[in-house]
Amino acid sequence: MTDQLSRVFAALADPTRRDMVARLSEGDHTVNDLAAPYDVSLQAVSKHLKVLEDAGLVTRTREAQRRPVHLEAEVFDLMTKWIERYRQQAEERFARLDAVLARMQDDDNPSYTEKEGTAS
Amino acid sequence: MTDQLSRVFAALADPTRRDMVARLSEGDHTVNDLAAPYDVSLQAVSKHLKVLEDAGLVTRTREAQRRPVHLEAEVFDLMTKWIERYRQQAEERFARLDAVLARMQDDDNPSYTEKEGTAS
DNA sequence: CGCGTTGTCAACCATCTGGTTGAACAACCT
DNA sequence: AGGTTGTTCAACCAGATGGTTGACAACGCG
Repeated sequence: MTDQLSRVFAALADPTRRDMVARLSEGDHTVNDLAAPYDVSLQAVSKHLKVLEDAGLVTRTREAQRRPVHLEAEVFDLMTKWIERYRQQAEERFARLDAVLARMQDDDNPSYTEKEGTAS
Repeated sequence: MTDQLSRVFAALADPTRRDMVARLSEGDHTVNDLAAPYDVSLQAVSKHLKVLEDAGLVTRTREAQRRPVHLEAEVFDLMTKWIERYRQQAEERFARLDAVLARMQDDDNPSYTEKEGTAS
C-alpha cells in the first residue's frame, strides 16, 4: 500500500475517520476537540489522525501547545479523477452495448417474428 | 466495517483490486482471464473478487462453466456523493476564510502598518 | 461415463489494523 | 522549578487482510 491513492482510500474506509473528515470540512479542530464525540482513547484518535495525515488528507500545524488539524481538500481530486475515469468508461461501454443490442434486435427480428421471441 | 461505503473504500484501497476494476470497465472478464496478469494464485484473485462483490462493485453471473465478472458502475456514485459533499463544504469554507482574512486585513492594517506585520 | 476446465472452499500463516494502557514530551502558567 | 494541559510514543493484544496450498464442486466434451 505504498501509493497515495491506496492510502487515501484506506484512510476513508474507516467510519470514524470519515466522520472526522466530515467535521474538519467545517473548520479546523484540535485533537482533543476531535476526540470528544468518540468513545475511544485520545491515543486512538491520534493514530487515526496519523493515518489521515499519511494519506495527505490533513495537515497539522503547531500553535502554542495545541496542534490544530486542517483538512486538505485537494487530495479528494485524486480519488474523484480515478473514479470518474472508470465510471465514464463503464458508462460508455453500456452505451455501446445498448447500441449493439439494438442492432441485433433489428437484424434478428425478421427470423423471430414467426415465433414469440420478441417478448422482453 | 458494516456499511457499504466503508466496504467500497476498503475494496479500492488495494492496487490489484483497483486494476481489476480498471480492466472490468472495458468489459466483462472471467476469473482466469482477470487473474492472468497478476503474479498471485487464482484463489487469491477469487478472494479479491469476493471483496469487490461484497462492496457491490461487481456481480458474477453463471454462463456455462464460466463465471463472468461484471462491473456495477452505480456504486461509484455513493463515493462521489460523499466526496463531493465534503470537498464542496471545505471549499466554501476556504472562500469564507478568504473573505474573513480580507476583512481582517482591511480592519487591522492601520495598526499593523507601524510594524512589518503585513509580510506574507 | 470419465475427464479436463473453471472456479470456490477450507485451513493455515505472516503482517496490518484499531484498540488498549502507561510513560514521555512540549508548551504554557504560575 | 513545578504543575497543568495537550499530544504523541511504546508495547501489547485481538481480529482482519492478503497470501499460500490442497481438496472438491460444477459444467461441457469426447
